[in-house]
Amino acid sequence: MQRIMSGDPDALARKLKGFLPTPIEKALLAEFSGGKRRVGAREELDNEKSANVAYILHSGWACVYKLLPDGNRQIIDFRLPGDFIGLVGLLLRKPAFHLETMTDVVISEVNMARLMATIDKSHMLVEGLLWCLSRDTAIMGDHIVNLGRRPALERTVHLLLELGHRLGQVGLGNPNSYECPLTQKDLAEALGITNVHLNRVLRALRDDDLLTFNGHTVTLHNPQLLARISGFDPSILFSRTDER
Amino acid sequence: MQRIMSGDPDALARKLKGFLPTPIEKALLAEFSGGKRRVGAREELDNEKSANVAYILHSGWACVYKLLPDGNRQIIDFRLPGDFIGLVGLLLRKPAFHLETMTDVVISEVNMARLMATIDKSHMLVEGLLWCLSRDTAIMGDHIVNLGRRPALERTVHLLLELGHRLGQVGLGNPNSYECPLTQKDLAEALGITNVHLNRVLRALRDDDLLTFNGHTVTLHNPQLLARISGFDPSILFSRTDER
DNA sequence: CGGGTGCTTGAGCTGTATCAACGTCTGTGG
DNA sequence: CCACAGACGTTGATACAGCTCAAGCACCCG
Repeated sequence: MQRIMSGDPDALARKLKGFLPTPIEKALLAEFSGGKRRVGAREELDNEKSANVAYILHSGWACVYKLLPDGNRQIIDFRLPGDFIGLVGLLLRKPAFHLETMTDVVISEVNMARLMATIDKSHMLVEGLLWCLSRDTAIMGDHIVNLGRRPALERTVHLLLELGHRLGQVGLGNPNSYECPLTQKDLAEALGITNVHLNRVLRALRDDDLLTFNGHTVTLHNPQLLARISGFDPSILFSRTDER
Repeated sequence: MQRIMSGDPDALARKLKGFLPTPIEKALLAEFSGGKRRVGAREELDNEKSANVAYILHSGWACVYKLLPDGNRQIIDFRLPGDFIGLVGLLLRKPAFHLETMTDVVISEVNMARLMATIDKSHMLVEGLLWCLSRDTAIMGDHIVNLGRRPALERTVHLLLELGHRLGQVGLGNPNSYECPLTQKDLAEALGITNVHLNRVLRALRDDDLLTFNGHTVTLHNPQLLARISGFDPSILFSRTDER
């Protein structure tokens, strides 16, 4: 499976299809997504520049994180194909979070002028952009609930279900199995637990035949039960026009 | 101190002043904020409607939360005068979070048509709205770091510093002391700990002469030390045009 | 073949939860 | 004006989830 970094040829358009009623919007978005380039795995997306530029992630995985004085890091969100990266920093005009690729990726750049020029041309694209921002915020709300109120096992399951649904939405993987380039350390940094403890959690899940995470592939053996255990609700991930 | 619920007569305009270069924008925003009404303390902001309407909070406190199957709740963010409430639900067109007032409040309603009509008239207001959304997202990022990586004491301090700065920004309270209508239970629900444990944390802070929280007033006795302890950085709260 | 990176397991410790009781304040009705 | 109820805050005792430190294992790549 060397296709981890491949993605929908136009994942963002797919995600926003409800906001692209006419060929005009489609063309605007296509132009907006132009200028693609590759970046290698495990590279910082330039932090100095990030106050002036954001990215559209076309393929591959990235993450948004913060560093603590003691060197620990908290991953705030993983970014998947079709997601914006660093929009918050661009709109605040100061770097808000650190950004790093997890795999080789294909991205294109967005600056403020280009963003405003594009959304200026279409009401629907303004709404699409606002929808993207809001969805990211809703996802972060879920992460807050996850960290604040769920024990490690439920927390782990919840995040892995979320990632599966988000990937499915852009045509990568299916609900029960998907490619996942994360190490246990990465996952633990997102879950607010240690990699040692995550390892034990994963073993428990494997022993109970609920879920396996082998380093490249996540397989859900009993999605309904897992959803119930973790209280996962995919509805906020989808726009009202998505088929489900 | 009966003035907990009072606020800057126009907290939102104050927050967005960098985005209001001409009287035209000021007038648009003023019109946009019209139709104020009161709502009592500890009331749910109608959840059914929240897919179609958001609010501007003019005075008082509110909170955004999620409920878990076991009845526990996680408070995701407190909303202070000048903040939007429920924007995410409006833009996603489905209720994303529960909303509740903590005190008597004054709010005005915003619907999608009104929002789009207003931002249609001014580039700067689009940017202001995007800035508000991004700032809320940045705050939630801080909460994720707080919950994921900081022990209870640092976590508590961090949140109380954040609230102080946000209140100061709209003219309520000063950096070292502010009115706070929260119960220990409320705070604990935001911090992802139990009220019993929060109580012990608060006593430790009081015993060490760092901070007091008496149920109505938060007093920071050593703000610099507290900021260092908790790793608090206020910079993302402010727009580039704010005086600091 | 060797070294690195990530995974796995164990032993002991600690921060936070749970459960339970008691104290304190405030508003209300007799 | 007092008595009471209810909400909120405080404290103690005990349990356990998750952490730390440490060692060993397995795979991959040069």
